[in-house]
Amino acid sequence: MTVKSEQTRQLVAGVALRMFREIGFAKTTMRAIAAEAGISVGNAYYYFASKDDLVQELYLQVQAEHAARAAEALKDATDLTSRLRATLHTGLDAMAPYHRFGGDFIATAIRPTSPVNPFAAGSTAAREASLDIFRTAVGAAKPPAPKKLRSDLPELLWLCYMAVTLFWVYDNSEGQQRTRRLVDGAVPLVTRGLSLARIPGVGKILDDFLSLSRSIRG
Amino acid sequence: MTVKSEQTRQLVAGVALRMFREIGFAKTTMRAIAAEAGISVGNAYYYFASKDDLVQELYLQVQAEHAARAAEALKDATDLTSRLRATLHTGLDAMAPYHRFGGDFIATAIRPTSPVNPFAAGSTAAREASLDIFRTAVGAAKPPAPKKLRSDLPELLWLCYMAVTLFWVYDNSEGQQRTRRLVDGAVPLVTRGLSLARIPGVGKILDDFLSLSRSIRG
DNA sequence: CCTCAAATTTGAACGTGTTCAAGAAAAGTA
DNA sequence: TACTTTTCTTGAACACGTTCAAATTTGAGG
Repeated sequence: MTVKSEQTRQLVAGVALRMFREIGFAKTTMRAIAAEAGISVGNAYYYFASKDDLVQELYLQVQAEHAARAAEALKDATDLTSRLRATLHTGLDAMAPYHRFGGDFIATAIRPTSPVNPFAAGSTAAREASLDIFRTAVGAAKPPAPKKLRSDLPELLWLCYMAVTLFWVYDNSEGQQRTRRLVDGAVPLVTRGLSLARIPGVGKILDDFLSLSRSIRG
Repeated sequence: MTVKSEQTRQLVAGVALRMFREIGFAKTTMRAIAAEAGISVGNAYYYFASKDDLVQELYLQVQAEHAARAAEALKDATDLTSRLRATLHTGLDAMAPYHRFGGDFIATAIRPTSPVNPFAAGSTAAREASLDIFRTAVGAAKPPAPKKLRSDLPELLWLCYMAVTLFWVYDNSEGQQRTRRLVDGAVPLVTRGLSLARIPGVGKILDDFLSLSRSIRG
């Protein structure tokens, strides 16, 4: 029964994500999704345990889109600066269609108890996939990143990516160009500033951030 | 009729905040608040337009508590580092009773459309009061902060305070000691790093953050 | 083809935040 | 005091996310 079942699942996810884009998160009620998909409310819940789970689905699809775009863009970027810039910009590209829904998305995702929280166990798959993009960006860079940082850098950059996302949600400039400018301006500073991590105090702070980020995942 | 009216308002706010502390945000339903206060649901809504507005009330009270504690602690702190540290620690002290409720609080507050959003117009009073604490911390510091930064520094530090709050929400270490350590570690770095703002690139990034933060307030 | 257990689907029901027409109480006016 | 206006209070009602017992459909084994 996997075929029909998977069809229904895809139908619900497809309808929901389209409605998220077109009419926003609040107006996309579970009843509206069910009606649009031609099924009952309870049936939608058979496939997605909560409305948050549909956000999780969105998170997965956006992340897959990001991975595809990043892989393409990283082909002709060798130094860390341009690789990082390409990674962040393609990430913004992938999120773009959902910008109007960003506030609700982040409100859902930031709650520590939410399955959608990018630090939580329920998001392990999506987070690891997202982290892999940064691992690739850092790992294949020439010249290579400083040895001392190499293992933690992808994770730190991923945290920066989360911060950029937060900035992006609040950015109402046309096409979120302000976030683009922030990325363009901040990336060279970050890559040039990597040497700062050698300062003992800075390193300790970074360690704190990393271990907190890890401990949240429980 | 201002007296009785104000009494009722205080009653609702008091009951709500106590219930937030004692049983958490989700279990503190509007019906439960009304029942506990001995009034009708609609009457609670006469004084607070939404449950979020009660969170706003909490924000105001926490901020007042912060102001009081900071004023006391800043009495015997002269250099910027210790003044900043005192300001951040007293902020954490004021929030402490509500830590278990932090996730819900931040999920409410981070939504750009929420009246509780610390960047939004509805929070102007609370935000300005909070900013004033940082203005005092910076303004009376000896030796004084670099001229170039003096006008923007309180706002930047307030943004750091928001970031620390975010960290604190996710911090489940005993008594949130990890956040305390973060503050102790990060503050000297920040004060020592102030000279970095002279680097043109860094200055531009900071400007971007500030103007975004300002533009959100509409 | 028939049987039956598992997978899928239904729709009514619950508790939630919120709204609102209606009424009660207080304050203002004479 | 008697009337009017404003402020305050009520409780039923709405749409929402979510749950669940029951009904239906499906596929495997005979």
